[in-house]
Amino acid sequence: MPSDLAPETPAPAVAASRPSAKDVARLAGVSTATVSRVLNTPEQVDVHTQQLVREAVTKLRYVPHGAARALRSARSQMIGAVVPSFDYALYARTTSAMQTVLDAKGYSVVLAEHHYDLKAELRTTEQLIRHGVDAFVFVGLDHDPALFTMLENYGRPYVLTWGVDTNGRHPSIGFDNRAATFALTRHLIGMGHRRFGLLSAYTQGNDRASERGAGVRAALSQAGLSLPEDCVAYGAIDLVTTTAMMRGLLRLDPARRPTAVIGTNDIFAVGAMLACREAGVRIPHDISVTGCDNTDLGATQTPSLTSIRTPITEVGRAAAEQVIARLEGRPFQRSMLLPFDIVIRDSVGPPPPTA
Amino acid sequence: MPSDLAPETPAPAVAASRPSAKDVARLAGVSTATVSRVLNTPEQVDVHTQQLVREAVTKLRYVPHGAARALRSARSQMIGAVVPSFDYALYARTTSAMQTVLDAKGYSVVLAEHHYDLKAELRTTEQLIRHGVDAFVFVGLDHDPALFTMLENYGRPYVLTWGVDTNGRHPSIGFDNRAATFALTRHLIGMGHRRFGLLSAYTQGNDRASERGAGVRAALSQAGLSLPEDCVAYGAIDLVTTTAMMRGLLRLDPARRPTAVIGTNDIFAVGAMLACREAGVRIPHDISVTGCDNTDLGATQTPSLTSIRTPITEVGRAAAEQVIARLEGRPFQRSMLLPFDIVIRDSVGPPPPTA
DNA sequence: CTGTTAGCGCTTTCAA
DNA sequence: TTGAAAGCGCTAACAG
Repeated sequence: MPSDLAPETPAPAVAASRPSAKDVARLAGVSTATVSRVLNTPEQVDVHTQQLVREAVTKLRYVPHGAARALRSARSQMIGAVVPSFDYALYARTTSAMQTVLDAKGYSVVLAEHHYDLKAELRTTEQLIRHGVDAFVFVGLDHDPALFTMLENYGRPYVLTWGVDTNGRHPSIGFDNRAATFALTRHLIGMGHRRFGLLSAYTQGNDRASERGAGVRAALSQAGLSLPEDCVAYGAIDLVTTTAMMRGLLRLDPARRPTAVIGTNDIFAVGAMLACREAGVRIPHDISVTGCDNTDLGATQTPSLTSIRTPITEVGRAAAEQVIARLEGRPFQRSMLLPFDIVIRDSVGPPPPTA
Repeated sequence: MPSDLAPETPAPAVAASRPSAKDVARLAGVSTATVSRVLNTPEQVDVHTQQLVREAVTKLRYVPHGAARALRSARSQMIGAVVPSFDYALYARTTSAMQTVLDAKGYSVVLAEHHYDLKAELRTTEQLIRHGVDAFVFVGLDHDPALFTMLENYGRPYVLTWGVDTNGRHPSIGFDNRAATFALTRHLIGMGHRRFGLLSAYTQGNDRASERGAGVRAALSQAGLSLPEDCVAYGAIDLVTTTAMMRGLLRLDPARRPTAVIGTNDIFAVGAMLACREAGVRIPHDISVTGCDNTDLGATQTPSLTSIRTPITEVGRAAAEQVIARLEGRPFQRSMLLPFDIVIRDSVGPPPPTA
């Protein structure tokens, strides 16, 4: 039922003339330089003059022109947050936390998605730099090398998040993705599992996925277990795909089929649960399933999903604080490793006795 | 295990001098005006000159200075998308669709959350206007009246989404929230339900919630049914709250307790499911539950949640297209009403025979 | 088709 | 403590 309203020619779109610093200066009986000082470095201005200017500002509802300020002072008060995707609220919670901190300090957050495409990330970031964004927060450690060159060329500070750059080349705030899945895999091994499956995001340009996969492999090889190639599947992060990936694993010969399936995040794990549900495979009786990032999506499944609580809001807060410190020329902690917790729920149990 | 890395004093943060139009002009042997024309109105420039300029642009990796351009031309190529929240991927999917369209046309999307606070929305929007954002997309029809005054004062085009402004005062692209829950409620009545519960978002400043509630009430009163006040609960949109709300309904005298509970979105419905699960109340045998917006969260529950597929990505796409058309002075369709579908799944059934 | 010129609104020397 | 004046990088009006 699309509307039958007729198309409409555009309104004149004339920007009403907004008050300028000149208007404020005239009303307050001072120069525009003083108006600027009152707003930016009030300590340099006589209190009485300040009063006058502030009254004029309020009366005229004056708001400084951001572009003019950015042009002149080379600082826009805008922070870019460039994330893979807002689907499934994985990264959204990090940016939400960032925004809260930055808003309070008078910065605006410019959000952009790149849909797991590092070339798109590069292009988007260039766009944002051109628009005058002062500093950046990125997700993950894997990026196009040209990204860092560009940031350096334009003198834009940045922080990587959701991981910690162990060789210290880049400022980073995150957690140990490999240790997280390592610990979880050890838990499953401890329960008696010997045959594992791994459902992973594409690892190309996604260090969270590759590190998480590496954690699983490390724990298995430490226990003398192998991860057969046909028990591993890679795919996009959406439930349709992840469910199809698990269907593939379920087609394996029952004698070889994994008794425990690990997803590199909750979306893979929930996809696995859906595939099991439709195939009549019982969780955790027949197969145990685990995820990562502890989303509501996983926690509310039946059975509830065992996962890893990664400190994704803490990461956002800390990243925002680092960026502010750097822009304001204060000391800052370049790297931060935050802790995770394993959240054991009902989707894991011992392997079936027949296995 | 916070890192023990020592704090660090900031890097000099000197912005490397980027190439300007002057540099390009010199290299190409033309004036800066011609450089500008090649980039903005190439049809006014000789093809050979264009070639020269483009080569210089590429060689110097020249990117126009956004703030300078914005200052001079009063257009920044930035579109503001102001949404209530990115939690639960409700609005994120709309903005994601917008971004895809706008990116392709060379616009950047500036995203902001207001957490269901219309005063915060007003402040955020003012910030964005000050930063030179050209046009806006908002969610919902309810806003602070000062918002519209401000947009008009500054000559900023805008579109409202997720609803259609029936009196036509504002451009809007959305769907009929009231009709959606009306249809769903009729379906439940048709199955024999007579006692209903409603779990709603706060209706203050949230027309989606109030319209959806109104749709439920309209269908009930048309059928001669009432909705007792103690069968209605209002709360914030998060699972902890929505689960607690449902616990309240479950404490009612069984003879009065609703046999069907309608959530104004899937988060309320899933909260209801969680409360039922912990209380041993069977869905749909003892109570039927429905949601709205057809999220993965609801669709993957056990039993799967009956919901309403609202065209939230289509809305994003259409909003982006309207905004582009307006900024580029082309005709546009001011309002658009898009269709919804009811998605019947396993969370609804006839009321229990005892009721 | 192209160059010259003026100036968007602000901040920041420099002088007073 | 304040004002005058310059100019950030770009685009648009006007000439040629």
